[in-house]
Amino acid sequence: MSQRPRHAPDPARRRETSRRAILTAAFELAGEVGYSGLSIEGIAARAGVGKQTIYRWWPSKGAVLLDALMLALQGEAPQENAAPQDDAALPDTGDLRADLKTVLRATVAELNDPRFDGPLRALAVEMLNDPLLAARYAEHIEKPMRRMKTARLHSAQRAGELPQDADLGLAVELLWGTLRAAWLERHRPLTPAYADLIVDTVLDGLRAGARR
Amino acid sequence: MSQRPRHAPDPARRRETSRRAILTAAFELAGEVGYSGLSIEGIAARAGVGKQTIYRWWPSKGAVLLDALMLALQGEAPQENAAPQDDAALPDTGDLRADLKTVLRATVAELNDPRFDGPLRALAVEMLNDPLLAARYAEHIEKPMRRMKTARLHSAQRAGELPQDADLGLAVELLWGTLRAAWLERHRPLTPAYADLIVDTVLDGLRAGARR
Amino acid sequence: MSQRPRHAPDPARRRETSRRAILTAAFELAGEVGYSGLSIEGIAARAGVGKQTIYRWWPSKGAVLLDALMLALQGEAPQENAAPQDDAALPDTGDLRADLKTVLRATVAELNDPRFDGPLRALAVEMLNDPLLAARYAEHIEKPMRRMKTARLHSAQRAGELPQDADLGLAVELLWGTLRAAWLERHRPLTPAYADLIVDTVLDGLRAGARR
Amino acid sequence: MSQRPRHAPDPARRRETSRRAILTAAFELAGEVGYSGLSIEGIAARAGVGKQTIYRWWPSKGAVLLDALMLALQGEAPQENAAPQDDAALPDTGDLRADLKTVLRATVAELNDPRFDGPLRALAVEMLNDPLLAARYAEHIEKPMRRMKTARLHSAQRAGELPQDADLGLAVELLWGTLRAAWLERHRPLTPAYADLIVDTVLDGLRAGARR
DNA sequence: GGTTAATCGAGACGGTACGTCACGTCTTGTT
DNA sequence: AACAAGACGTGACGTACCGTCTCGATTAACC
Repeated sequence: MSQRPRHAPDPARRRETSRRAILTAAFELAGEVGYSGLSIEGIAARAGVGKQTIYRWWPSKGAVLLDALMLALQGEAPQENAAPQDDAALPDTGDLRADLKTVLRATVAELNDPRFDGPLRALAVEMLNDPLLAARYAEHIEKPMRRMKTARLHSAQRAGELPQDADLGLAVELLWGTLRAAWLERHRPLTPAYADLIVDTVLDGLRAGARR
Repeated sequence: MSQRPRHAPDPARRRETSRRAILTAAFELAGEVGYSGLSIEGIAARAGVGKQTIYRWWPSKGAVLLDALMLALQGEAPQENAAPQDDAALPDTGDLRADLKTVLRATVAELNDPRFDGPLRALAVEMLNDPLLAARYAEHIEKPMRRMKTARLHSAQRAGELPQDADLGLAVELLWGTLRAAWLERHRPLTPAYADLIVDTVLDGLRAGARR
Repeated sequence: MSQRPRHAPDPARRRETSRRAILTAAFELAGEVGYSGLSIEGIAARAGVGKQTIYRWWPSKGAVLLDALMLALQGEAPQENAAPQDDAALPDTGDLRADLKTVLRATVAELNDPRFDGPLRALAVEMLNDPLLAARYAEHIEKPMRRMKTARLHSAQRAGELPQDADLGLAVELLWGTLRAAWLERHRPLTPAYADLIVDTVLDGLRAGARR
Repeated sequence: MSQRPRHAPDPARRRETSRRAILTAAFELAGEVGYSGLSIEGIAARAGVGKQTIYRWWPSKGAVLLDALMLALQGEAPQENAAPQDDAALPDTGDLRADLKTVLRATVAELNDPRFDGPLRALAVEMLNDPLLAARYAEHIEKPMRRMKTARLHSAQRAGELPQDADLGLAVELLWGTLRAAWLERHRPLTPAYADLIVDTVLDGLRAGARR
């Protein structure tokens, strides 16, 4: 069931310093040279590490990048057995509209952070080519985040702020997905006002006479 | 005397058969081997063409792909001086909701077409790495399409189906962008029902008590 | 207090089973994969031994091979303090020509033995690249053999079968060296007749009218 | 019959400057770093050439080395259709003994030339591992040389200086082979006196009473 | 209709990165 | 302390494509 690849390396013998050096180098290089300029060879050189040490522990360039981002974002790479921040939750003041604006504005700020732009784009591109990487990302980042988001919407549903039959998954896609697409495809500058606009429009809809 | 600069090929002498062979090969290969397996050498070999013939007429692999897709979709690559289907328009029966569902269902059908999935994905990836290509795409495909979409929404606005102050650009992003993201990132199977759901949710919003 | 320098292993604690396994593996692998395919990693893996155990006791791949051959040939690897077969001698029937043919035919048989061909070639190649190994080989194999050969020739000299001023060293090179070169460079099939021919030609010379 | 490997490159398009640069670099590096330090990568770097350009035209490192030596020795690499110096011949003054000494002394001088020692050794080692290379060497160098040598001995045979039934091939091996072995395995310093000694001993034999 | 110049196919070239292999050193338990 | 195991930094391997650059051999426009 939990079948390992041939000659699986022993994680207990793994050298932590090399792991950190690799992830740091990958993160920095992704920011400096972008996705298309990122290479395993470059990461190994910058990290002062043999290429084999990368190939030993990661199945692909994208997997390195994912761990690098998780290290940079959360201060730690995903642990197989450790649930990542189960206690984290979105703010819940009782006012869904205000809370969503707060959160989407924070997302805007994060996506505008020049340190994360390069690595995040590189990871996004990698995931389009690599379903396994996308699955890993979904497992470790997408799913927990989506759970938090859905939880907040569900709370609003219970409070009567959202209809009982609302499709909360689609709501997440409309709110955050639209923001993410605007960032990824650069067709809009990301501003707090844009975040607010998304929230208002998604909550109120486009129907004539809708009041905000 | 009026000597052409060294690297300005003469379009009049261009060999049409080679052009078609290249675009066809690019389209087919993108479908067969995906983005990461697509190479200029592969296209040239499959097309029975010298590499230089590609480099002479296209600035990048992505540009070839774009033309290949336009040839496949519209039966013709973009002409610099020809306005692309100015007369095309979205259906306008007076019922915005129904018209949008019709159009989004058609989009679902197109994105589900296995012939287009590979090339479209490949182009999407290329555009993330190549702003010039993205600009070219925007110019020749995105903008005309967006104009059509916005025109339909504007018509609805005039008919009182949408509020005067609605942000039609955002509306387009919510409607089609969400669908495109679901396709590109594969987090939902694309079905007509999903298209309908998007239309309803975006038109009506998420507020409690929203009428559908 | 009387602390041993860090890298001076204690021969008393050496594990004999590992030593044998290493030498056996080296000998077999040299026969199977040839010189260019022979690797320390391969030897260690086949012997079920850590690489360090090889590096601890032998200075180079060639040194392992040398010991492996001595184990296979003489049943024992060279001991630093043990004189190697001092009592061994070439046959001395009083007929130099006959005795030399006997010995060279035996050499032919040994070189034709498929079990030894691979390892011997591998060792020969190693020695060309590694003067220290060549010296070690000379010390433990070449010199004792040469002493035996020279002794037999010297005996013939005393018996009047060879002139007093004959260069016995050169004689050894002409007799055995020519045979060895024919084997190593494969420019002749090694047959007993060839051995006889060498003996006759070297003893009699090429001059016209030479008696055989 | 004359089947080429898949996708055989077109010799007409070959760049002569690159060929020379590669052969020169290989020759120099073989002298500087020896066989074990010689690498395709090193040759390519020193020659300012892509590795593929080497792999395109030569099947192995040894083949490069062979051509490099032929360029250095004869001023030209082997041409498929050109017979290499058919007119060349060993001196023939009518005195075999003197002529052989002249030639072997010249060989001594060549083998002692520090420029050739490294490359020649490297080639010798390569040939032991690579029968195809050895065959190529035999074809282009060994055979022509051997023909010249045999011709001189045959001439002596006709002149009555050698017996009619002498094995001229073995004679060549005894004369030059012994010299070459002494050089390759370094068991003797190569001096003109040693050359003379070989000639005298091989011509006269070791028999008691042989007069010179 | 013959001339001529640009495009064409083909592919060699100097490079960069790939993913693998073995090197010799080192580190971590086990015997 | 030697051992089996194997991770590590290093560097060469042989391959795939990159984008540039020659080569004749077609073309196709212009004389």
